[in-house]
Amino acid sequence: MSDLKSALGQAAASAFSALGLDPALGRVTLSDRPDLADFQCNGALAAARTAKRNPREIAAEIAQRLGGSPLVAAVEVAGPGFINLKASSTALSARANALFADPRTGAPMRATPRRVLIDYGGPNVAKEMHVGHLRASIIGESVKRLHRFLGDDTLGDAHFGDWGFQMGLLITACAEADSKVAATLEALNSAPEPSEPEIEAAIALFAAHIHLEDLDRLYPAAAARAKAETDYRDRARRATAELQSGAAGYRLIWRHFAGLTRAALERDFRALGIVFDLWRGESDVNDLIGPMVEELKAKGLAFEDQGALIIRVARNDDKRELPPLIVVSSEGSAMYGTTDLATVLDRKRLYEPDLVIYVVDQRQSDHFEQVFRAAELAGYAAPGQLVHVGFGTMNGVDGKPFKTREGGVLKLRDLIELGLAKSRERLAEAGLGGELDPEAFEATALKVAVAAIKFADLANFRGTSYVFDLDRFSSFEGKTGPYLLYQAVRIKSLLRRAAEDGGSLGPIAVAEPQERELVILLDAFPSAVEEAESKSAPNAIAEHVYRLAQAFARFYAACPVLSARPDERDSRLALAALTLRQMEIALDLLGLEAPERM
RNA sequence: GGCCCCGUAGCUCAACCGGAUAGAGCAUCCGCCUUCUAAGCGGACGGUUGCAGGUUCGAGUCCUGCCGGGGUCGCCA
Repeated sequence: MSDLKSALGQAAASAFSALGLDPALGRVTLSDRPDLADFQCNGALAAARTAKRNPREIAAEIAQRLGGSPLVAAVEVAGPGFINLKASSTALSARANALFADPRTGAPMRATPRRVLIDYGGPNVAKEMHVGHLRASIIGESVKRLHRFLGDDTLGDAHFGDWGFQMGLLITACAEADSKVAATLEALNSAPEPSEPEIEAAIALFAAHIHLEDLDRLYPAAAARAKAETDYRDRARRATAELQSGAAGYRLIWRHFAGLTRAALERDFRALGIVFDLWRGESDVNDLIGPMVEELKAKGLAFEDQGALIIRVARNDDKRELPPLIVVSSEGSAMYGTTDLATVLDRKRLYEPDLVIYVVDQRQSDHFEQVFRAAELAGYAAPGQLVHVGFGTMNGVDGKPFKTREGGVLKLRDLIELGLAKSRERLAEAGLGGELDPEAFEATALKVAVAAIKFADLANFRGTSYVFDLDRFSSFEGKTGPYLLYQAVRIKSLLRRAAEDGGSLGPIAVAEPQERELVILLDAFPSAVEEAESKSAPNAIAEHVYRLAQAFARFYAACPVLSARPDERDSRLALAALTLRQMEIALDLLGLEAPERM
């Protein structure tokens, strides 16, 4: 099944072909001038140059050939050679009925599915998520859903930051803060082989003494202190090294940290509709690093330079000077890039992905370029198999990364809580407090709040940085998430009433201008999906669903449904049901869900 | 300093391979609830697309230079 735009494009392509011109010129797009036409083709203008002919002349000949198509109600040449097309009502109606019959409402499906792994979110042990994590999480989630929807075999990996110096810091801080914890760690680390009861006792002690709040409190203080005091920093480094070489006590407390944090993180992620298939941690590739480094050395890729082990990744045709990837620092420790390289290897072995997409801050593009090139040199990945999808930063009004008025970071949980409070208030105003039971009320409030937060971000192109404005993230009017949900809810309400009145769905007969506009937008869904996929840009979906919601709102205002005569009513009901289905698919691609009422 | 990204309405952002009159939302102002949810709809106001050149029949989009902002440039992640 082809969308109307493509069908018109094909008709135009064969018209160009018949004139001995490149069929690619027949590309048809939505009209820039909706007052004049539904669609347009600009091919005659481009053709004029190569064919050395008057563009209007070419356009007229194309137009004449297109005029005979049953898809076209009117065709005319305008300006320097634009071909303006008005779709026939029968074509629009037929298209609407075809979309109605299609569970995917026209969306394409990949011919040859691939296995795609999406690396996103990037939460860390003991670091509570703040608004900066929002982009990575929701853009990544949307990119994942998009691939899954297209039929790819998709894996979302949180890529848990559970290893490295930060762990040593935490251990040091916890030991210092609690003498019982310190003693337990000491005893376990020095014991040649701790017994089961000893281990169980330690686990119980950690559980009783170290809570999430302790980590939140201790970690920032420890990090600050390590910067200021070399002695403290060295202690933390020693702890890190001992943990990595397997000290029993450190391993146990580290497990406790990770478990504690992960449970809290998963709660926050779930609230935002984000679910990972994998929680592979940086620790999982720890054992791969040693052999990998040996292999890299044996292959002659890694060699010593200024005391460190490096891989040169610069190329002759590089415009910029790309520094080498440092595999082992001069102090003998593995680096960020080492872990990432080992992760490439790990994923290759476990999942054999055709494509790995890293949804990570744009500022790390050089880092990923280094890692990807090193991975290619080592034979761990083919060119193009690893892709960095970067995103811009969330800035404050000063143009610097966002900070609260107190200078700290805004916790993600606080943002959600803020949105929830506003959402509850608004729902109560609408009188839903009495209609819904408390649980349904809360669930609805969460859907609305999450829609506000996520849409405010996803509506922006991922690559550009933007100014974080709290009001925008908790606004329910205009181009917002709640507006989208609201239109969906109106349709649900309409369909409920219709079911009571015995209305049935379809067939669709397009007549009114608002109906035409709605169907033309419904027809544009495949293009939006393709654009979003090719650019890994969820804002294309966001833009589409917003325009669709607007088109529905206009239709709703202009075209009575339930009070219309039966054939008209059933047509409009089907059109509304179709709109709802496409909206819900698109919302789901963004990670949003419409409630039943709001 | 080298390299990369950005500069669009008062504010926040869009703009499909270079196409017509550069679009939304917010804010401001004016209308619309005896009909399906007004979290809505219609209308008005608002622009030298940072500046200067160039390529082109045609430039927000491509090229050069300049100005302004951000990022990054070997042992943090």
